[in-house]
Amino acid sequence: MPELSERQKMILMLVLRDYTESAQPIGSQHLVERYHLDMSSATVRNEMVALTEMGYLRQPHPSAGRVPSEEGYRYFVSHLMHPTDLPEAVQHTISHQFYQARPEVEQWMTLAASVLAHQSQAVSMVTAPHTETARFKHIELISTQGRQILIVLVMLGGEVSQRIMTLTEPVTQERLSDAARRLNQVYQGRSVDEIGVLPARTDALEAEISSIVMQDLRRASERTGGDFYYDGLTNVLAEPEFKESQEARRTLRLFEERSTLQDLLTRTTQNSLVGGVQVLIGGEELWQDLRQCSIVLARYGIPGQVTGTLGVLGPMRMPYTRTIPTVRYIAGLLSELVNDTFAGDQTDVQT
Amino acid sequence: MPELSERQKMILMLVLRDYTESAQPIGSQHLVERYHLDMSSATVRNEMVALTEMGYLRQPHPSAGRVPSEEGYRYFVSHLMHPTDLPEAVQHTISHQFYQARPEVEQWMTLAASVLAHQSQAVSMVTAPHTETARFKHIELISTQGRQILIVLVMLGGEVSQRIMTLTEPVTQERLSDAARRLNQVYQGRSVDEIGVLPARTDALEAEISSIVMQDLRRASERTGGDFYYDGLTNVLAEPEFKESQEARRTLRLFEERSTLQDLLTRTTQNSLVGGVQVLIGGEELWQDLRQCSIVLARYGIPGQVTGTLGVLGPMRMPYTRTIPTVRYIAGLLSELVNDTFAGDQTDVQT
DNA sequence: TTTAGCACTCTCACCCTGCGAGTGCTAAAA
DNA sequence: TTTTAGCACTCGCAGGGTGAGAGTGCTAAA
Repeated sequence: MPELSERQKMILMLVLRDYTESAQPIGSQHLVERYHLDMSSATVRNEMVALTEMGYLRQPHPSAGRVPSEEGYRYFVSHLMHPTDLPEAVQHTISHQFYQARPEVEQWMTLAASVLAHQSQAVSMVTAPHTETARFKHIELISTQGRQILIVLVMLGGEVSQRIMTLTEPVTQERLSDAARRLNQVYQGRSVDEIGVLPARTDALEAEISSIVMQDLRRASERTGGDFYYDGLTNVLAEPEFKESQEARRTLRLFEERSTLQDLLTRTTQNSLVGGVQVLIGGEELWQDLRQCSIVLARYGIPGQVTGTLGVLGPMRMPYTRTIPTVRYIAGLLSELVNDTFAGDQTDVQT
Repeated sequence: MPELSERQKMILMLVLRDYTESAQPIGSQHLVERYHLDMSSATVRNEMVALTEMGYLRQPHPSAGRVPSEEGYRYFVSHLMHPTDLPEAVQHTISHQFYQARPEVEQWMTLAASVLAHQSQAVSMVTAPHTETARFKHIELISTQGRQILIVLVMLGGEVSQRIMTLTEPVTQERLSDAARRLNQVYQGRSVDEIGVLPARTDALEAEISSIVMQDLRRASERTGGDFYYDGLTNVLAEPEFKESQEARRTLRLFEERSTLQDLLTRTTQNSLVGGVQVLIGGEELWQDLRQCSIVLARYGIPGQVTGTLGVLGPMRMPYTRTIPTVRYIAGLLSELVNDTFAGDQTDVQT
């Protein structure tokens, strides 16, 4: 990668800054006037030519101003931006909202999505915390009607899965409670793999339920994070790059399908540390539908045990200097909450 | 309301039909040619003048063709459209999808939303079934860490609420199980009101939990329907009336806020029968944000006990002849599912 | 190496115009 | 009395031309 002179860095930063505000191509004269630069527009032009040749700037058409390229944004994020903290006032506003929310995971997720969307003026995405390898904590079997029973499975870490199941023949609630009691005893604290090596249940009912339990545990371990929350779709629709409804629909579809998005979240965060913030610019040539967008992601929770992901999707032209600290801060808050709630768990599990 | 001649009705229907297809104002000559009408365009024009004066048609500007007015749509839906069933082939496709879905309420809801959106090419909305007056079925108390406990409350009908609670002092799992057992015995099958008249719990822990239980029961009884599912936002964004992103954003915001939408669903369906389909055209002067849209709604479930709502939101110019049977059919399917799952409940509750 | 000057390019907003579609009215025909 | 043919009129819209504005690249001088 070619080295940039200090002056080139400055010009690149100014173009970035102005373009994130105005969404208009930036001209040389404009920069000189606005920032009272100590040089003429011609000099700036020459530097711009250099930056364009190096791939950090683009010209939408041969006589317009310059626009940052994807590479330009990447250079900015990784070399020019110094990490800052969110202003204290904002931190307080946010943390205050969290501490007065009802203490339910679902509430936190909704709130996180809402706050993040509002602060970043973009689409926020949050996945609920989930345990990396799900472990059995408690099962509850409830008869609803004849052959239908409700299975509530609570996992270590507090995840709950509930499902309805149709048995081959009706059973009484007593019979169910009995089965539940036995399963609770035997499966206590175990993971799918550990349950797999136990001798199979001899009782038909218990065997049937046991297979459901294993299925649910497996599913809970696999998925990126149980539920997926998002907010702020309208924010990003307001941006000028989405005034062509074609582009807007492509992005919206991502949120309707979710599979692409889930995949993206899993893949980019699976190796990342809790606390670090990742920035994906322009879909990184990988996700065609995100060519116009950038994503700022962070992982939260207790590494290796209970983690989740949160992030922001917005136009490539987003105020990274603001968005990145915001994502980092909220990730920190969620980590704290997860810690407070689940930290005790692993002590009773350690085998 | 003025009477329409048979010929006027026919012309109104033809305008409706063509406009739902083309989204273009319909001219008199166009109609005569396309449907080989046994009259001249001048005659059609005269009738159109009459229909315009009665308020069933509008002219977007003085020399364009005619467009149906809100009143026009209402007349069509209530007088001109004969109720039809969904083609058998479509019915099979749909029911097949339901019967091979996993037997979980959440799966059904997601599926219903997806099928409905796909069939109607509009936005679908589904609320999960919920009991009209929530009743206690079972409580489970699980200690996670020191003073934090997880409360899982199962209600009759299968609704589950889970929340985390911080106690004033740590307690053991045995103590919790003990409390849960007693509460299960005393509260079995009771509603909030019935619990309210029981003597208060003397034990501090039980009292604390009891108040949470009542809170949850109350909340479950109040809200329209627990979870709210939707799908197909991109469908409606594709319609020409939303190519102006302004209009599109207004509609999108409805789905982000949800409160307006919840309100709308509650208000319009609270007095309606299960099985009936309601049609709201142009927001009925009440909901400004829906001026351009129509909503087709139906209730499903077991009247007076476990019900939910589902519907479709689309441009006013929607194919009602197709949408209404679709909504009716899927509502029927969901009713069946609810019946199969929960029908047994009331028998053990009857006081 | 920087700067001033200049010719050139490209977009965009604006206006004008002609075409096509559709109407309303009137007078004649059924 | 109802229907129809004919005609003048209105309006939106697409297409083309134009001029202003912004910005560039190049060259020659500082």
